[in-house]
Amino acid sequence: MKPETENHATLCQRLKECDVRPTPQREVVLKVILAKRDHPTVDEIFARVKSQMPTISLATVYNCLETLVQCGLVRQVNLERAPTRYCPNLHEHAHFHDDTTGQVHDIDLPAETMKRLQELLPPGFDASSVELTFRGRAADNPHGTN
Amino acid sequence: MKPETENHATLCQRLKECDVRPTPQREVVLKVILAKRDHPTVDEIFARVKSQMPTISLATVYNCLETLVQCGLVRQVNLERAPTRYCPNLHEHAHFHDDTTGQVHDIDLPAETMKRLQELLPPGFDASSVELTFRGRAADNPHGTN
DNA sequence: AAGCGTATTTAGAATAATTCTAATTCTCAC
DNA sequence: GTGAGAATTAGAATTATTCTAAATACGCTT
Repeated sequence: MKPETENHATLCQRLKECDVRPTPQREVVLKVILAKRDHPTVDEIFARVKSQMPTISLATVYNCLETLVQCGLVRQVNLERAPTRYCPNLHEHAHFHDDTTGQVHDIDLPAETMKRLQELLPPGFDASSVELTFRGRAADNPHGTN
Repeated sequence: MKPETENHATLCQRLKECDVRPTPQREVVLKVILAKRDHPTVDEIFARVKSQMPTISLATVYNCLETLVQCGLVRQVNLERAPTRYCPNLHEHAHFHDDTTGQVHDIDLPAETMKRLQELLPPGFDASSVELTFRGRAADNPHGTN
């Protein structure tokens, strides 16, 4: 139960298992992400990494992160790098991003569902909004929306 | 059932109900968002608005959108304007953004829940990933995470 | 161990989305 | 109509991210 102190061998192992070269840079980036589970931004990661490897460049941190995300060792929390979109549908609903077309479809959900999701929160959490987003492929014109 | 053709009076009405001045700019921005429910980006909104009001500025579109979102007439789809964050938790889980501290907490969810959400999708939709994000306030240190 | 081809890293420039600023214009209540 | 506050404008500034081209490191072959 101490993922914070992964050592060189373990980190290398993990990277190799994903068929990526275990470069020192990738290792350090992975290490700092595993060390503190606080969902750091790239800037924060860059700062932490630099304290261990002062010569690393920001571009490399971006590169490493991309690699780590691709091979599934790390997850991106704000998937959406694309510009903000707006939506006049005020009912509770989810969104479906079609990876193929880039379109965003509304998915109407049973009013209950959203409420039930809220109830899943542990005590101490009080949510004022819920966002549910799917990503994937949609049939050409799934439900006549256009 | 024709929200596409909201007229001047209706739009004004809607704005006034929210205690915002019904300026022509706000009216046009609202109109174009209601006209075509395709989750446009700011750029797209700007283009559509300009065709009706060529002198409007991009900054105004941003201002109007902020107002409309604040008063609940329009929703933002990619809430996250903040930088992308990274997370080493590979289990199915949701995220909770604490509005007060800006921190992001992992919320472990019953493995079933995520699966059940997928089943809510209408036929023709095939999701490869689901993202569930709560926003609100959390007790100081909800479950000892730090 | 030297050489080679490829992958990776690097610094800095470029881009894209958004926010800020300060001046001007508009609106509404009086 | 006037005046105070709100909204709009153009353009600069900021922020996050991606691109580019050159340098470097790596692992494989010999």
